[in-house]
Amino acid sequence: MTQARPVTITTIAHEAGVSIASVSRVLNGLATRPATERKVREAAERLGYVPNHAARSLQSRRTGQVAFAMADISNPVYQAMTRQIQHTLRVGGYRLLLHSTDGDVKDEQELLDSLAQRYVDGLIICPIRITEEHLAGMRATSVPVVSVGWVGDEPPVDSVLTDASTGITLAVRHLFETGKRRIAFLNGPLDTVPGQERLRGYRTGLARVDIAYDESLVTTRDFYRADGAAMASELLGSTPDVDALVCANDMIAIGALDVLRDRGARVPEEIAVVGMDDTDLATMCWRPLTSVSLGSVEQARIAAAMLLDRLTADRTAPPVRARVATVPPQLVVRASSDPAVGG
Amino acid sequence: MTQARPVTITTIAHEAGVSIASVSRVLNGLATRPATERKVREAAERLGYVPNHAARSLQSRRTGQVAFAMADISNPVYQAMTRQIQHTLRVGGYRLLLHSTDGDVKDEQELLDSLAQRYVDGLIICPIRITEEHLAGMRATSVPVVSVGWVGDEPPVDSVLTDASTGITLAVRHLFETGKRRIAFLNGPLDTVPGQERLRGYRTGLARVDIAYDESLVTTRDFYRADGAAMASELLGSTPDVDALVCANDMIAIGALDVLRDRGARVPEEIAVVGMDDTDLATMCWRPLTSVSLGSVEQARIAAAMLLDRLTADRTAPPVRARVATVPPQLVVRASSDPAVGG
DNA sequence: TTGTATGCGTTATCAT
DNA sequence: ATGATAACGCATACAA
Repeated sequence: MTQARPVTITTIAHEAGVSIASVSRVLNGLATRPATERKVREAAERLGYVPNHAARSLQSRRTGQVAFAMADISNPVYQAMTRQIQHTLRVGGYRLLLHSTDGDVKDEQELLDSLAQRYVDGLIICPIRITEEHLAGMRATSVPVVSVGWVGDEPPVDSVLTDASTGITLAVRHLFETGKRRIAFLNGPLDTVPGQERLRGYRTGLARVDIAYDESLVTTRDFYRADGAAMASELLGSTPDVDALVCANDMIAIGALDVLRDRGARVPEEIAVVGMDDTDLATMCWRPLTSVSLGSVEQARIAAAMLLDRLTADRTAPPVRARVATVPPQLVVRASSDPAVGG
Repeated sequence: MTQARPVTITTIAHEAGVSIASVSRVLNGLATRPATERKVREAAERLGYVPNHAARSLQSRRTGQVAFAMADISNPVYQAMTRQIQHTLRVGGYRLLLHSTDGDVKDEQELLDSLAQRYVDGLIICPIRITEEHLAGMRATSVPVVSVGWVGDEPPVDSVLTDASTGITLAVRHLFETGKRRIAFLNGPLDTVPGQERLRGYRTGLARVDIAYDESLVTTRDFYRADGAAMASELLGSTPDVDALVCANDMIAIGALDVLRDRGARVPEEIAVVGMDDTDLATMCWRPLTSVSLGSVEQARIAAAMLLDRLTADRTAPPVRARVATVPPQLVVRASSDPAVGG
């Protein structure tokens, strides 16, 4: 195992008896005399030539890589999105770089800054908290950025949104129609984008069915399963007459179901549960979970496509303003809210 | 938004009135006169300098990136591993590149080959199918590779293993002790590494408790939930006296539980279910799932650490032979196999 | 069509 | 301590 010198186009040129320019041309499919092409290809094959990625990007100013940043890979929503993004990117010949920020603002900020190093050609980000620096950073990025989720009413970058308000409204109306009146809301942190959006959605939903907003029915913690359990316990203790739990995501809902199962509560007769994101979890858990689909996978698909579009866009063409795409929410009814539904 | 010329060390050198060599030295923390250092830092700050990643790797032959390749991100095992790997790598200052191969041999092969482009400094791979070319490719890689899972008795690369046989033996013994005698096995494809390993484990386990191997109790499909459901239906139809299902992973187990729930089977009294991998799913599903933990997260941690070690190893030091680490399996008993256990 | 020469942005090796 | 200069591997404008 001697430390062999890497094979470069110079090696090939030498071997084939041509110039490095010719080698480069052949390898890039430019016009060349058949004889030359043959010689080069043969030498390249024989030597097992592989282009050097760094050298190529230095010259071409492209890396063939795209980063996806989100709060936490262990959340099934992001997993599904990651999967979809990787799939779409692969078609465009891009590799995927994962970046899990743990919802840390500073980390996201650093990420945006580091983009200037150009180790990726573009970024898809699910912002969890938005600060002014954040927005400034997005406006000033050196590479195209696509945001999945709200980043201001005048988005500085392409973004793909969903209408959480409408989504939760669907859920609330559904619960109302099945006779529920004391509909609680288990939310994530209010200083996060999803947290705010979803609270607004909950209020809108209540208003639509003429139920007054009752502060004692709203509780806030983080987006994890344990938080869902804690919030559910708290609510059941403080407000025993709740008859429905709307949860800001499926993880929270699973946590709530944990508690309900422990207590032997009858779901949905006594208390109904609705999750959000409609992840795979919804069909696996104790009671199949009714969930508000925010079309995350579709959002991911669109985001990746938007980015690919930016990446392949003609650099000389006039710049295109930030675009916004929207994915409609959808309510998927299962047993946790409707006894008539099977699995 | 004019297409500004990027700020390079040349720009800084010019601005600070020093040579590019001095700039580079300051930026890399080498000895410099305080006055020079100050001038350079000031200029760099003012101009918003950011080093160019491609140029840096071209020169340094390092990318600061590591790839993780596995069959499918939507499998919770790989999610947990991904999370752990990213975590460990971050400490070493490396970024994570994800590569989901869908279990395709050709794709994995291409990946190994493409490593020669040096777009990453190393690779962690969970091989699903092993071919001769595969092994050859691993032996000949241009960058360090760590395998999570078996890659031959004379592993060509560092690898971290677990003892699936012992793991499944634990499960079988446990089932035997709770009175089960007709213990079926729901496996993944036999031409995969995990599929083979786990079948062997099942047979070993049976032998340990003196139960004869019965072919009609073994079924094989793929590793997904739908396959688990299909296999469970099949078994219940063909061999109604089964009283336990050992599943080759948690996804299969979930699928099996789907069927049992639909049929109103009493789990575990009538029929017990044991999964494998002990993923988060095990605590979420219909009946909390007893599962054989193969220590995947720990495996991932070790793999990442091993790789970091290779990456930071002294290149001039004598080469170290392939190392093998082993993580012990563990049985986590839950309600799906033991009525005495709560959640 | 082909070869020569230059640049991409860094780091590293020399002198000075 | 600092500056000129040569790599690193590839692509390309230009000359031949």
